[in-house]
Amino acid sequence: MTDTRNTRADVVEAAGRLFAERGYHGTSMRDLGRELGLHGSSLYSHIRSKEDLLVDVVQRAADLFQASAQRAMAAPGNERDHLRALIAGHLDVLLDHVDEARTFLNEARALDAANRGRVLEARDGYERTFRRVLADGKTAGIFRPDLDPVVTGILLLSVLNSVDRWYRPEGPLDRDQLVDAILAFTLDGIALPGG
Amino acid sequence: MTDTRNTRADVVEAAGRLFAERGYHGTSMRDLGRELGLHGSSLYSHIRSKEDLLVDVVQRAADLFQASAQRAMAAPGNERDHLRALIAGHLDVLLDHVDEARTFLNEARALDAANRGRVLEARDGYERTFRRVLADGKTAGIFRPDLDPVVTGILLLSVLNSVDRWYRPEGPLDRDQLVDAILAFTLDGIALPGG
DNA sequence: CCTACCGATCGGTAGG
DNA sequence: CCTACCGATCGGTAGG
Repeated sequence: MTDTRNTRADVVEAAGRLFAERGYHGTSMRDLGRELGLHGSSLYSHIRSKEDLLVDVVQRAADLFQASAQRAMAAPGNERDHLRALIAGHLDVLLDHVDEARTFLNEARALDAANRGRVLEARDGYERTFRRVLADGKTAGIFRPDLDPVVTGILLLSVLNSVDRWYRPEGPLDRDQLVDAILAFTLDGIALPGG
Repeated sequence: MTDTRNTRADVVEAAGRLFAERGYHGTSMRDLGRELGLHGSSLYSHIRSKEDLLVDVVQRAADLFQASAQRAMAAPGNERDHLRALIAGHLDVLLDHVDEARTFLNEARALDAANRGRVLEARDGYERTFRRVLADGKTAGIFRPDLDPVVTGILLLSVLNSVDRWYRPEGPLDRDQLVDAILAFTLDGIALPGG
């Protein structure tokens, strides 16, 4: 029980936790104060508005996802390797920063138009990296020639973005097996080869 | 501009619309009244509480999904056919009843424990139908022998449940092509056959 | 379905 | 970071 004062980072982190759990509109400033052991009104010495907190949480997630994509693409290998690295990196961000990631994915609509626009741009840039790998892998003859990079990118990200809703590290799959399972599903599907 | 009185069904429908758009906690009873052209307090001649509305919306979605799964399984054909029917039926519910479906998928956490439990049970029963088809198709030699029905069911439903976030009927894919694209992705993946 | 409210809670400010 | 508030809004009720 250390009871030093809270920093802005502490406040943002706790906000992420509550926003992810109950949603932005389901979290009051007094809830957040209680989480940190102080009065709701005291939060305003760290921030200017509740929406500021949402912006900070969401921005942090956006940065993490972007950095992950950059690392994945900087690694050596062909498009198949890059795709695996993108998947693994995405799951690392999603599972190691669940609160920020969930808030980024689910609470953007609570932002005002300008900030929401920035989130959508960030998502779009991130999605473009997936699309590029898929398109390049198709050109390189690694992926199917009839593959649609736009649709496929969306389908894959749908799978990835839902993982936090069901995956439990105590369960039968460890993180590597999870990545392999999703990669196998994406690459080979479920039908018998040549069926 | 007909201005007959609203029925309970009208109220539930409008609630679904707003809950899907802004979330349960992002919707006030006065917002909902405005949507229907009456005062927030007047809604209480139709309902007893705001949560009642959420329960109704979510229950309607649960019923639609369950009925869809039953129809899909009652149709003739093998497991591959049943899987296609499950996918097509799911997308019909999701896209023809977006508001109820979205609320069902995203706003369950706003329910109290008992009602949330019922939603989770409904989802679980629905998911079991998918698992059964996958397991039976594996036994029948239609799907891969190494297929994990639990994980695969989750991955497929992740894809399906995200469709309303990106699919636009005015876009390049009509509904049948959408079903085919998702079925192809699920069955065959993106790798070159024999790659 | 409206008018006229209720107590509770909301995000936020002033002043220390 | 606390105390003491602010006006606005919340879900909901009483009585017509």
